[in-house]
Amino acid sequence: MPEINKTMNIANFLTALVPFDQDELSDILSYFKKESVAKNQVLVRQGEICKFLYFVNEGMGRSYYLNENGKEITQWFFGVGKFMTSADSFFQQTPSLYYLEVIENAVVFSISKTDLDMLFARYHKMEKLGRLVAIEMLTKMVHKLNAIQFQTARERYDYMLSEFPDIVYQVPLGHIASYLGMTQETLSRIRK
Amino acid sequence: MPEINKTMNIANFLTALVPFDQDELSDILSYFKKESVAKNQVLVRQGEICKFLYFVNEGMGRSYYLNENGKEITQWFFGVGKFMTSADSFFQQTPSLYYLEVIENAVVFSISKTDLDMLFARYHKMEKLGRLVAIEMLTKMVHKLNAIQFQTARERYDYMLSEFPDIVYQVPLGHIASYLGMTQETLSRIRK
DNA sequence: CCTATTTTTTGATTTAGGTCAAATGATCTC
DNA sequence: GAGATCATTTGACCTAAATCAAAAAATAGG
Repeated sequence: MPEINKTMNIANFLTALVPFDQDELSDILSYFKKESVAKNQVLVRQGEICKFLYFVNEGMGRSYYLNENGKEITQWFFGVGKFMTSADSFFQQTPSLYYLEVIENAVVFSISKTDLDMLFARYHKMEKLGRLVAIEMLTKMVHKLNAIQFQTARERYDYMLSEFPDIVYQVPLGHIASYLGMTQETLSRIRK
Repeated sequence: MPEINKTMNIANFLTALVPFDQDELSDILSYFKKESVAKNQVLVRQGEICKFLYFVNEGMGRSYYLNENGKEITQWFFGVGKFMTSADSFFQQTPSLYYLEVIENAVVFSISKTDLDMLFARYHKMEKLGRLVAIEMLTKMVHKLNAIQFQTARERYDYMLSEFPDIVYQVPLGHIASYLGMTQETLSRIRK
């Protein structure tokens, strides 16, 4: 089993992307609230407007929606050291297409849309951070899209292993299968 | 046939997103170079590093790649009033996964990575614009991913009509089919 | 216009992966 | 530690869309 980073410090994460000085950093961090979230807790429901952005310090989250047959379809996984939110709901303040839930006991740092917008306005560097994070998410999304659109079920599983090497040890098969756009049965057969 | 916006003014586009004042705007615009690009001209080749971001003032572009059988797979369309580039190549300065080409005679405004980064650093508002544009692209990408991953061929075509209502009148069937992850034959049958 | 080329449509056949159903294996609780 | 619940695997069958092939329609160039 591979080595897994169990926690990620938000201050280190932020300064690695943009060189905040100490005053800025402590001001920014003062708007993030540390929270413990129990496994299976739902942070945002489909149809609600997502009010918070979460930084995953420890644990794992996922977004999913219910399809026409009521089946849960995983849309994304959020591991340690990532920002987690229902992106278009949060940024555009529109009803969320997804549920957001924590799938392992987790520690997150949350910040409201209002506070984040205020920080974007207050600090040019924070705005830059927002841009860099958005572009990173965009890049990941493009990679997933390529995998889903043009690859066979087996190749898609390989993509998953490269993009999220740890995840296969941590989350139920069904969640991974729906993330990859295939059935649980197909994924089970592939893994053999 | 629906009414199509034939041109989009870049100054209007920018100020609609962020309220630049006149001085800022004219400084920013001075780094964009207006160019006419003939139909079928390739702006970026697969494997090259994409050095420019283009704003489509008039015409239409697309990105595509060659799959293992040498078939062109359309990855995205860029209509009037959109920024066009090979996103991860441009932003991360890595080899492009895609070709970028113009599929109708076009007028674009181009800006180099260097100049754009300089403008991001010079103007907080420009950084904000970058963030907003990245998030818009991300949102669109999420919508496409949902369509591709979970919908039937017919539903994907409907998604296309809603996202790019004009495109079907302007581009060859094969480009649209590969964008939607289906064969030309399937798309042809669907359209009937 | 009239050929040449490209694009779209139609038809026959194949196949990857889905669906449905049931068996096996893990975990969780009292 | 015996049921009960949940997760995974296996098997039989089916279907949406791919592939292969060729005809028809549209477009372009001399």
